Amino acid sequence: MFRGFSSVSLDSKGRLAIPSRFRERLMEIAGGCLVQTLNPRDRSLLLYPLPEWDLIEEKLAELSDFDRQSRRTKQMMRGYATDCQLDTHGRILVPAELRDYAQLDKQAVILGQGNKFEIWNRGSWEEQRDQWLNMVGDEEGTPADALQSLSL
Amino acid sequence: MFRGFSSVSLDSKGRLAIPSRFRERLMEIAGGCLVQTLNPRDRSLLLYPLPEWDLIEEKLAELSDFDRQSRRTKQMMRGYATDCQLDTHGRILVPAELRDYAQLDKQAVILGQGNKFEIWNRGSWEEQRDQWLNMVGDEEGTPADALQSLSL
DNA sequence: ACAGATTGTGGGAAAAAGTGGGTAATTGTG
DNA sequence: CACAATTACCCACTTTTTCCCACAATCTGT
Repeated sequence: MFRGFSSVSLDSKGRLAIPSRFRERLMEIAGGCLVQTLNPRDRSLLLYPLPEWDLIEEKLAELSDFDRQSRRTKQMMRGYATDCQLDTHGRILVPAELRDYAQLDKQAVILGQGNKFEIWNRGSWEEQRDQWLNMVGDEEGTPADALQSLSL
Repeated sequence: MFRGFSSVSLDSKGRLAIPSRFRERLMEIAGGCLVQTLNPRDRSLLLYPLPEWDLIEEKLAELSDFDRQSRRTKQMMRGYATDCQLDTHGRILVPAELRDYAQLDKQAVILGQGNKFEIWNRGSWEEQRDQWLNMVGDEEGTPADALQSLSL
């Protein structure tokens, strides 16, 4: 599973270097073939190794077309899903459409998240993190049941 | 189980020497492979032997993606989880991001905490400790039920 | 107290990774 | 079919990381 944080930069052509510690793994399980799409929950991107994306696509296919939110999610994730390949230096090209959506500029961040990666604008990510810290730090708040019992 | 307190120092490259009494144990159970991440409750870091982290990751994976707080917690803990290895002198490298989070400078403290370690800035730790001592001494405080029944 | 062993600390150098840009190939469009 | 725009490939340079070695401090047993 993928985990961990990396600062990355997009160059003027929209290329983004995948941290080297993930590359070997990606070549193994996906031959360097990846799928990126937008993250419907946040203004960020999701990056899947191809086999993982296939699983996601199956799940999406099962979503009801009659529930409005499900339909939109399906539409967005599939609609923006873009194949890409690691180039010889372990970089991928992020299409302009997706860069816009996630407001990516030079400074970006890539996060390992289990079976996938998230790609954020650096500033947005830090904002998100600080919000979370405040939420967790706030002793008054009532953590969800699942969290209550989570022993780290 | 790990226990006990040690003063440690970070050098200019962000390396931190794990106290030698833990090393043999860490090599045994994890081959020197560790995972560090941020501690959501305090401005400190958590350091797990890899097998212990895997258990945590399983628990995290089960958290709902539909509860906001759970989702963020998962995102943050996984997102910042960083693999590291003991070097030939029993040191680990603490990434800049995590150093910043825990405000680590030269003087740090490492605490054995059962299945894991906590790493603190020395000053923050002393502050925390004093606060806690005051709180416990204050008989007016209402301890949680679990604490009530805890026989030391 | 002393000598040897272990642990802690720092830093230099080689290797790897990240970054940027020029040029050729491909694709899409008029 | 020709042109423009986008994408892929290649090369060169910079920065970061990793590996290794050397020395200082501390501990241990005699």
